[in-house]
Amino acid sequence: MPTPPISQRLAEAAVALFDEHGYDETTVDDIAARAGVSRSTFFRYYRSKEDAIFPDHDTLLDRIAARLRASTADTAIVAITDAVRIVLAHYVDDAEVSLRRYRLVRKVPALRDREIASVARYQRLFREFVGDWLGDSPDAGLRAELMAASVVAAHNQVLRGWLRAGGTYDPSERLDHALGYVIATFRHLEQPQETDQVVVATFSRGASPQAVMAAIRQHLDSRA
Amino acid sequence: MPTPPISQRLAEAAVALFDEHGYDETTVDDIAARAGVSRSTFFRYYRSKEDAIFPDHDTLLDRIAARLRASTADTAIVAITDAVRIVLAHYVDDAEVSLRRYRLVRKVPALRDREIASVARYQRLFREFVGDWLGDSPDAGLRAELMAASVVAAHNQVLRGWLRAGGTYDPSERLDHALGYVIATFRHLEQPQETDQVVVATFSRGASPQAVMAAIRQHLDSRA
DNA sequence: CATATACACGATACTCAGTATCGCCCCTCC
DNA sequence: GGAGGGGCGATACTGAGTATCGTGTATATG
Repeated sequence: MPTPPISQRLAEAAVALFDEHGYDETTVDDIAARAGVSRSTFFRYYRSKEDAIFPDHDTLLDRIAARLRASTADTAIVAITDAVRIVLAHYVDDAEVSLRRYRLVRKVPALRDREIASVARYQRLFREFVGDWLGDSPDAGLRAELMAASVVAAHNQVLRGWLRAGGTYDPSERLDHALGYVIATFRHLEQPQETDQVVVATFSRGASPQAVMAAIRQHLDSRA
Repeated sequence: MPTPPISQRLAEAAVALFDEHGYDETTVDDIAARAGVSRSTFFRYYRSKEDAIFPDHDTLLDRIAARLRASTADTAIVAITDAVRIVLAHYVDDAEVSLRRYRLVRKVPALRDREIASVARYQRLFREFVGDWLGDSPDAGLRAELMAASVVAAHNQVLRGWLRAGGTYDPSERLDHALGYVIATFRHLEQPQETDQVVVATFSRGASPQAVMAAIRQHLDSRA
């Protein structure tokens, strides 16, 4: 008989019990019992009770870091966009889990704080990457901080909207729109890109931000 | 004999013990004993062990909210600037306490998360205010999120720099500079475009004006 | 086949944060 | 002087998280 791995059984038991009886009312003993293991085993798989709900931030952070590290300053915008897309896709791919967790996190302050702390880790990652990218240009530290905060805020705004709507649509376009907004916001303050190419692009007044950004991105990609 | 109030004695005892023996190694009993009160009394004044280090976020949040609420949409930028100044001044005025707390928070993950969660409350406050201010204009939610995140990020960047430097200078100018950066960034985006077209062009840094003009003329010709 | 070894799990005991409750003492007001 | 209320101490309890030991099981090695 194919028994799922213990870590998964524990996570499912935790979510189920939190849903049924609430977070504070559920003890680690309850979770372990429901998963058919001992309390000791729970703490072997999860460092804390909260961890049973957030099992994947570490791996996701690793993936983001890898994507950013694989990029150079030239392709920074593409790398950031990709990285944020990876994060959002991670939520969307597991919509059911994301929604259940969202409902839970909204209710329990301890989990809310934990979620916020996790978000800060992403922001820090982006900040360090953008900081390296900007080098020692004037205000590099400030700009890195602002860009990282904006990118993360844009992602969170799109994600929260999607979660509040019950995960009923594909948020990709909204994410691209939001990221385009962020990039456009900072672009006018940045130095011109170093390039061997000359690109002149004109758009009609009614051109959507997506269209503009797509053209820019295509240009940046083509340089690699 | 003028004995300081119990809450203050507790806070001082907590900071002193955290400094001397570390956060995890200090129990609430130790803090209470050093302050000359019982453990019960400690929890009467502070909801948790962490609270003894962050005694003032609630009152500060109230002051910020009051300042923002006293403003209309017309004076929103001034209100936000003032509010952020109030927060920074609160740290600067108690430089010694701020610095000790900063050193402590950097070392203890639990305190770090708590600090981050507190920052999120400020960001939420700004977001709600900016959201009301923007009304139901297009992308109001996204823009409110981005502006709030940027304002808070700017403040934190300035504050962290000041703390890392040991609180040895007046960070007011740096804050104004950072806020000016944020405001300029968003003002640029808020202004409606007056031209019929949006032009996006990148050139190599050393491109001569002739080369630029030639490229543009070539593009324009090719459209005809 | 027998024994050694490594590992995963259970069991137990402990510390300490946080909660609840009771009783006492002192202060104030009637 | 008596009654009530609030601040404080004392006690007991729950539950998270840690440390440690024993035990069974599987794999390797003789």
